[in-house]
Amino acid sequence: MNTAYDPRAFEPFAVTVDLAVFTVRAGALHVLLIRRGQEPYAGAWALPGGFILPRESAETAARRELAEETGLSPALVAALHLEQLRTYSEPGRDPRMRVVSVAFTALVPDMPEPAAEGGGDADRARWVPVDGAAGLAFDHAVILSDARSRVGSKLEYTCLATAFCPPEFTLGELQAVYETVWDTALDRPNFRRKVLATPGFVEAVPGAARLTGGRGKPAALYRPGPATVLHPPLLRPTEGHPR
Amino acid sequence: MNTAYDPRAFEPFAVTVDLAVFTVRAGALHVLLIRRGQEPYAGAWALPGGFILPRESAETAARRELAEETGLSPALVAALHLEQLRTYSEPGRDPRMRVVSVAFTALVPDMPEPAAEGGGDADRARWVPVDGAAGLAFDHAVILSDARSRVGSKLEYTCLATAFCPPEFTLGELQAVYETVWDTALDRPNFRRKVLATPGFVEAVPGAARLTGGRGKPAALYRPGPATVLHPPLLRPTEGHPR
DNA sequence: ACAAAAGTGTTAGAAATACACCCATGT
DNA sequence: ACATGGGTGTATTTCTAACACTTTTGT
Repeated sequence: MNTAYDPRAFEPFAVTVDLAVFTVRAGALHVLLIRRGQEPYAGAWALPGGFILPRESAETAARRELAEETGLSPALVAALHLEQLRTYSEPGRDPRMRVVSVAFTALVPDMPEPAAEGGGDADRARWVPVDGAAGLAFDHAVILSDARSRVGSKLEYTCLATAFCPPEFTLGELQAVYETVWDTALDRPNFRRKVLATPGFVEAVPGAARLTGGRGKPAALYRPGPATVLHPPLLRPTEGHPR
Repeated sequence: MNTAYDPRAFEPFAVTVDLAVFTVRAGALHVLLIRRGQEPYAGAWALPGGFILPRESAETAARRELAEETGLSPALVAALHLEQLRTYSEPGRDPRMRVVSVAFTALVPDMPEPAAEGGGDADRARWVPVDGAAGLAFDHAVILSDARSRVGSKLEYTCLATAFCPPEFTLGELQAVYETVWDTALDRPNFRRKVLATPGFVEAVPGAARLTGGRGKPAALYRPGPATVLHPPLLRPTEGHPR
């Protein structure tokens, strides 16, 4: 950034955002995909995204695109957990021109409707199980794969799992998030102790309880606490890591 | 990325890379800075970086800029640990025009000469202790601070510390890396056990030993091993994290 | 002999793990 | 009654933390 330059001397770069929006539904990790309406990759599934406008930051653009393409309420979009993943800049990743894309990961609780109607391109948006997502446009399969593994490791050492849960949730639901994302079973008593022993991870909602699945004992409700990091971390059981 | 567009309909974005290159020298974490020769921020210190060329990826650009601005040998630059940090895209971060910058973090062993001569802008490059780096150009203070904390946490759960060491190093040198970056003292026997107990973190160089600082018993030499993640992690002592 | 740095051993406490068991609710 | 899921207790093993001690070099 210290060399003399004339903006016009450089071929223009288009700068976009792409979003990997995850949710946990029905025991499987789902990602929000949009069916492309035009070439290239017309008819293929792609991550939602779009151009960064001249006066907005990448994060602002990401939230705007997400609201436009899903019809989610602005309040909800403003509140959800959004985090930069990384930037994809390989020449040729878009056949039309040079496109540099800042990718984001977002985590949302399970919505009543997959992609609400509303304006914009919402009608082409769908929740798709990540394991069933194949043949994505551009390099979106790579982005999705990077995002997925990042989410997996973030659950280990941050309190992010609550972002997948509704405002008030049971410890069973929280554990289901971990088990779904990691695809492992966890010991319930130990999970519970670990979570409760981490100050600020969750806060009990006094007195409240909820029937879960109609069956069984009603479960106590919790809210996300103020903590953001999990210390010590909650390591997934021997997942490939040789001990 | 699914809306119809004409490349020319969008104000051009300049896309650059910025590098936070760290090394450990004389018990302090240092960062490579360049003194700017022109406005804006003429005379101020800045992170090395520059424009991404039309046919290169951000990572390729980062390595090229690093070689150009420091005069480091291409082989060394090709081998060093380089990793995307994040992308900075706030409008107004460069007063001249819209500049989106992909920031990288690089770790290098302590060089004999700070910034070797060679061609390019190397004469304006200097190693500066990170704690003494103030008044950086643009938003580089933010980038540097983000990079610094990322390096700190990466030492906890990856084998990255060896990237600060020469090809063969003693466990004392490795421990000094941790102590310098974290700014804490570590118990030597426990550190040593932890490192040796992690398979693939370091490999003993058979028979080799080196006098360290002229005094004391010669230390055994080690090479970086094949492992990349540290499992279980090597947590820094209660660094702000309430237990 | 002494200082300095590497390297080994030991022990008390904390944490993770693997269970067995009890509680409240719907069918 | 019993299946289902929430919640508690406890013993075992493993890891961490702290520190005492030995070894090998230079001065």
